[in-house]
Amino acid sequence: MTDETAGTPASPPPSPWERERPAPARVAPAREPLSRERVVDAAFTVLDRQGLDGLSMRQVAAEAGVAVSALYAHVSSKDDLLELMYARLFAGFAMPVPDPERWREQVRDYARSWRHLLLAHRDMARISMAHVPFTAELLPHVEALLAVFRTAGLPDRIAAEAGDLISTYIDGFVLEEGMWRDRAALQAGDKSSLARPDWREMAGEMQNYFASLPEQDFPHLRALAGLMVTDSADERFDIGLEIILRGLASYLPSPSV
Amino acid sequence: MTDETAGTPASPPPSPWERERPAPARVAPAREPLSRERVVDAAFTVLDRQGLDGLSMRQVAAEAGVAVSALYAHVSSKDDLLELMYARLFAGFAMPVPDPERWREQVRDYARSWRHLLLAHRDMARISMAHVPFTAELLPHVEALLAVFRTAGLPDRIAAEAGDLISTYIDGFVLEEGMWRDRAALQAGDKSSLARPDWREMAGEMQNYFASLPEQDFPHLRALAGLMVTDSADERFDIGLEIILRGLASYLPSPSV
DNA sequence: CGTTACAGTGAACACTGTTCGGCAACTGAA
DNA sequence: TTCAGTTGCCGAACAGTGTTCACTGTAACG
Repeated sequence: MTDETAGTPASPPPSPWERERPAPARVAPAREPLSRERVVDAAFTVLDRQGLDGLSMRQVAAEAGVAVSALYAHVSSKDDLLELMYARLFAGFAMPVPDPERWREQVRDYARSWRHLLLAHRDMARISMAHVPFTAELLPHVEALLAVFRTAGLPDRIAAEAGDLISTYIDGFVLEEGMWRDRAALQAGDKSSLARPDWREMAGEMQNYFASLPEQDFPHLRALAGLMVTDSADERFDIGLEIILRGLASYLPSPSV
Repeated sequence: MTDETAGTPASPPPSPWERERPAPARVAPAREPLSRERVVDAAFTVLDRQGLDGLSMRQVAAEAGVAVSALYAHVSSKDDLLELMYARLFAGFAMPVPDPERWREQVRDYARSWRHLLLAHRDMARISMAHVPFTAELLPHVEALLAVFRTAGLPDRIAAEAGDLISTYIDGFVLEEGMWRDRAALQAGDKSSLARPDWREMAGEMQNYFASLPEQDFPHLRALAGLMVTDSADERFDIGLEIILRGLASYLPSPSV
């Protein structure tokens, strides 16, 4: 993400289905009262330590040094908490000002930044996947992406799908990344007390497995074993992204492969 | 999916991380003993009735007319059960014999069939998303897709990513579809006792919401409101798919837009 | 001092996945 | 026919989940 950014626009009115949250405390704080922010902070700490499956309200409460029921004064449910975590990811994620000449790089930058944001917290892609990005805080981002596509000259129908397509790709890719990592960690934890997930080892094991398949039934899988499972996820991510970008570019009036 | 199909090839040796399941009963059944098949059947019934969140081992047991603990004789965990459900979806899903002339239609057919399979059971996309498709039963499918891409003439690196890219797209798209449907159902259930999820109504509501956004901050979102939320998911699915296909085609030696 | 307001508590409820000791019915052998 | 032995299933239990609610203590105000 470069610095050619527009600040987040004024927030729109809430979506029709927006969840109503308990109103924030009205009086001056006694000491350091529990706030929505602090609950979300604690939730992120627990998430990074124990993963999404270990993220229970009890753990969050313990992390915040508070009773479970206290959480429900600032958050209406666990679902709501997850939504707040999802929304926070977007905070400070500035969107590009559309530049028709550089739309591909802008989309690439956007996608890469978003991926790294997802990678910054364990299991974050799973949380992201579970949310339609049409809540009020996120609409500016959808708008900005649309702006990039439309000013680039894409037909409306294509532009309307492009955002969804790319978001889905990013979320899905990072989700899968996380699953591989989890499996590697699990396997490493099994066979040795060294819990360090040895990624390369797992990749090698997978390649060996592919190479061991019967040549007759799986010629292509065998041939591409080295490419299917690689330790360079960055590269794979860029390739998939490039495929999508090329597809989008094919809809531009002037053919600029 | 047309009839130009190859039967499922011989099943490969199990992946390194394959879960070991309890061996099936060895003696002749007394009456109509509980089988792995019947457990999965019951699970699908519960899934369609109550959704993934309502799919508990207790419910499955009740549906099968059996105690909870009996399930664990045929399935090693709930995760294992979900994996079996996922694998069953692929059963009877025949793969195309690669035809370089028709690779686009073949991929299109494949994608559409897979989407409809996912739509056939509630929340199935969520289950699908949670699994890497590299378990032994599914490798033939990966191989078949790879075959289509490679015989079409795509470079290896591109072919290796293409399968993942398309799977991710399908799963993600259907997942989102399901989320909208759930929301529509929830909203309809809220405002009227008629639990029938009125899809068009929700789409209209969304469009109104987009149209109500301030013109200054959300010009593009307003302009494309009609295209972003449409009741014809089929059309949207095909558009996204076409974008990907065009991107892939751009890597072919002979430019055949 | 008394009153009110309220953030935070702890116990409870109805669930969840999973395990384990035991029971009943069937098998094959004596 | 009787006696193991095995197998399929059951009930109860354990530790955990999200959520609610009557309750406390403390702080500020009149």
